[in-house]
Amino acid sequence: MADISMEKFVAFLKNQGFVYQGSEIYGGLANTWDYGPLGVELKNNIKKAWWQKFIHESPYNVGMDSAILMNPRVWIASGHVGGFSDPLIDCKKCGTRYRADKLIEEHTKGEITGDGMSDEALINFIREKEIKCPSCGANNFTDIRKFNLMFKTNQGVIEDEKNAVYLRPETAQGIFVNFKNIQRTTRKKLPFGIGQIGKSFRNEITPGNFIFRTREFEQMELEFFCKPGTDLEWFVYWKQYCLDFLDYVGLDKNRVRSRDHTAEELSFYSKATTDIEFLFYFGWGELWGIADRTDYDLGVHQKTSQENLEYFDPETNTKYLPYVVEPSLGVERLLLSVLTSAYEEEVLENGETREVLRLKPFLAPKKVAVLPLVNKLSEEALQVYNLLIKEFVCDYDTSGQIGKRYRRQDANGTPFCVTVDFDTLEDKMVTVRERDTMKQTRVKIDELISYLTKLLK
RNA sequence: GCAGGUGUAGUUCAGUGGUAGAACACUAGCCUUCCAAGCUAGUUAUGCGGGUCCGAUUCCCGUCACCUGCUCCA
Repeated sequence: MADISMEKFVAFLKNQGFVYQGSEIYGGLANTWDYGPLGVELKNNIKKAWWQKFIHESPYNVGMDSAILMNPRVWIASGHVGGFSDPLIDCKKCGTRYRADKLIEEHTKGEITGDGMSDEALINFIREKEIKCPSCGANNFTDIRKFNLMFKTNQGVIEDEKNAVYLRPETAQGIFVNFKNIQRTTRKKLPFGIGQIGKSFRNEITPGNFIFRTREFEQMELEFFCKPGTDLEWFVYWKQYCLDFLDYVGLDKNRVRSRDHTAEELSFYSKATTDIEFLFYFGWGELWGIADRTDYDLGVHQKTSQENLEYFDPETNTKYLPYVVEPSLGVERLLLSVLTSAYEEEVLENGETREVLRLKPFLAPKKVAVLPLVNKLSEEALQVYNLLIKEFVCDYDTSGQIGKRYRRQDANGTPFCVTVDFDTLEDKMVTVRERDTMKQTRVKIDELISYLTKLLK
């Protein structure tokens, strides 16, 4: 396990072409990140792996792709429009920021929660009762300012409250509002799940920690619908399925832990929640949230939309709202976890160190690099490259000595290098060099594709 | 958003109120060279805007970005 600083790791990823700061030539834009040639390949491979395991290989699940812009009533129903904004105030003296309702709750030792109070009532209460700033003791607060975590924009060319729409803060709601459509058209019986990969947007008060928390991010969410009463069984099932997946993509086991939420931590609608956390270079952070959401989501949509969302159970001839188990994972967080786990500064026998990304071959941005031993062999090497490029994501590099080019590929995570040397001209064989073991094998060019295919499995 | 810190080549760092320097990296060429270390040549930087000054990368102000902490995290 490499123990390096976040800064050094970020610099490494930039240098290799994985992640750049967004809009860099304009001085950047806070917390936006762009994925370079290697980053986009890795990201796509990660999404492909999730889709493979959670949609294609699961007998229960189907996929979908819903619109980012949705009817604003969706967000009223889900509670995002109302409850997503927190009433925040700042102490004018020392500048510390508090949530007004939490301040009241603390002051009254929980007797008054502040939950149902209007903003005005909250600040008046604080001023009348002369609640003091816990940090400096002054009673001199700003008015309440709301931070709605949803990005707002306008549909149509005229800016008007009436045509305000929101960028979705999660992909889950797109699944819930399509539950009926999908159940009917797939004729799926419970239990079954619907998965989606897509961008979400949250105007976070405090983004940060590199790509860990950004305002624009991509989620891989599964909403698994089941009969009430079987939800906890499925909760356990999917939790294990998620842990197995993390092992499959190569996360360092020592950096993964799962943490069950305590009763106090649980959201009001959730029966059980587990966070799978990862030890990033900045500390432990949530990677995957698995929640038993009961029938809360379908319930609020049924109530708000006035559409009956009940499932007819042909086995019992009864109708009911299914319960939902939701494993929700961030693409960028998983990407960062995968890279963190794969990165190693290996000390070789001769005392040199090499930077190597031990990515699983199916995740590696490039599978094979073709390298002529010396420049004079480039014609022969290009023929090999043109042969392989139809089958694998390939790179071709002639610049610098062969050892340097191996190291470059190591740092890119490329699992295999194919080297063309002077013997190749005679025996039509090339050297296949493996990243992890640095083992070298002579292989006939005719058999190269099948040999590499076998290694990549 | 608040407080503190930091901004000089792709990266890591020097340095100066008077034309900015290195290492590594990168590019081209040479070399029958299998694990980054040869030779020759070359490209590239003071985040942005304003002020003081004859002159600012250096001092001051603002801004933007990053880091740490607070806060937040459906």
